[in-house]
Amino acid sequence: MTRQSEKKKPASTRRPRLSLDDWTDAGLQLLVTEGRGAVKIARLCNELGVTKGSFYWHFADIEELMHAIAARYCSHDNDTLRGLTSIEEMPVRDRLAHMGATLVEDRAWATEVAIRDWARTDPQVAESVRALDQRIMSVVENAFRELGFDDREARIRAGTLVYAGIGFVYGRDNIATPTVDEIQDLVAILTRM
Amino acid sequence: MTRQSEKKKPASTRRPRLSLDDWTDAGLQLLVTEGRGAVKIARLCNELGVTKGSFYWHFADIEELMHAIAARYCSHDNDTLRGLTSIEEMPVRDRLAHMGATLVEDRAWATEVAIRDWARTDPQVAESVRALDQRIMSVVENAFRELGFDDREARIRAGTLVYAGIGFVYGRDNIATPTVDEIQDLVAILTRM
DNA sequence: GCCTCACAGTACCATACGGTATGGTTTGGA
DNA sequence: TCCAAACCATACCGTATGGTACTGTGAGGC
Repeated sequence: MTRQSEKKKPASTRRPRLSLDDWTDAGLQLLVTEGRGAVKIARLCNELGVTKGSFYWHFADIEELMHAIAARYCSHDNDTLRGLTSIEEMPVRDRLAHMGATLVEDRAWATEVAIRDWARTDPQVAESVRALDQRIMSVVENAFRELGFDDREARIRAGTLVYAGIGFVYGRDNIATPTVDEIQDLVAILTRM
Repeated sequence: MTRQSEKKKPASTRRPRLSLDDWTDAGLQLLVTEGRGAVKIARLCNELGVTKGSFYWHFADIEELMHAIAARYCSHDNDTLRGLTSIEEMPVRDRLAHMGATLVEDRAWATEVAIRDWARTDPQVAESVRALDQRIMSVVENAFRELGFDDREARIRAGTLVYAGIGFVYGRDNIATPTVDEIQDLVAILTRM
């Protein structure tokens, strides 16, 4: 979240002049709060206080905006992705618990949900999401293998956790959110041989 | 699925005359295959081989169609709901395995996904989905309690399964689908005290 | 045989949206 | 100081979409 960072004139007149990132941010936010169907050029112009002349200066068309949004999701500004590589460097026994804690504590999962349902109608986005899921799966699966489980056992246990993670992102508004304690107990259950 | 049921003239001329259900079915199908954004009146008319005159005879506006679709999802034509009550009558030890098997074997989850992302932008639909999730959760939780787990343990284990179920519905295209065998092993792991 | 009503067709309107063309303004640098 | 590029406003177009009004049409009851 590097919103409106380096500005040449920090506090001058009323025209901040938009950058490509400003548009991408605004688009992503709309996508998150109101779904893919709400991402309209006119709407964004309103929100940003400019007109279409500005939009078409930065983007060739709407597709390009959507690509920019998708690109940001895939880039390593993406917290999920960044957290993942840092987790791989932790000792095995801490990894799962840490992932679970991150999952429950972070409240920014609305973005994840928005991107994922956008993926339903956009093959490219779908591919990105799939890559992420597989990445997560392999991290968790490796953890179980390092803990001494054979391939099949690792797959079962890892699949459970990963699917539960995905399910949590979607369903946390519908059923109770587990506490960090409860998650640790769950990890204990699944790592017991 | 009671598609084009009782008809006065089973096989006569080329004008079947549409019923309200025909429209609802077609709308639901579009919603499932191409998302909420694809449910347009003109599109439906094309698919059904009629014109808007027909649509506006059956529905006051587009909202009414969407309500009809939502209503159908909530009704007990809904397979998920129907299966749930029948599961509660099974012996405890079979319930979880049976639910898991249903989850993996049934390939009609596209409907579920479509409705769920529609729910993101429609409060009424969201409420229906939440009710369903809570219903499922309580069934699973009860099973664990009947198996002798205390409240906390039951909640942890049930939450895992339910969240994993939801996650599977969304993510089964991204990571490997578990086999029925593997699910039974998982249930064994989680029901072991 | 005629009337009615359920159902559908045709024509039309207003709006919203993506997109283009063009001209105006601001900013940094030679 | 002046230019050129970056940035934005205004006006306009074509199409898609929801919606309305009015006109058929065919089957069943009287």
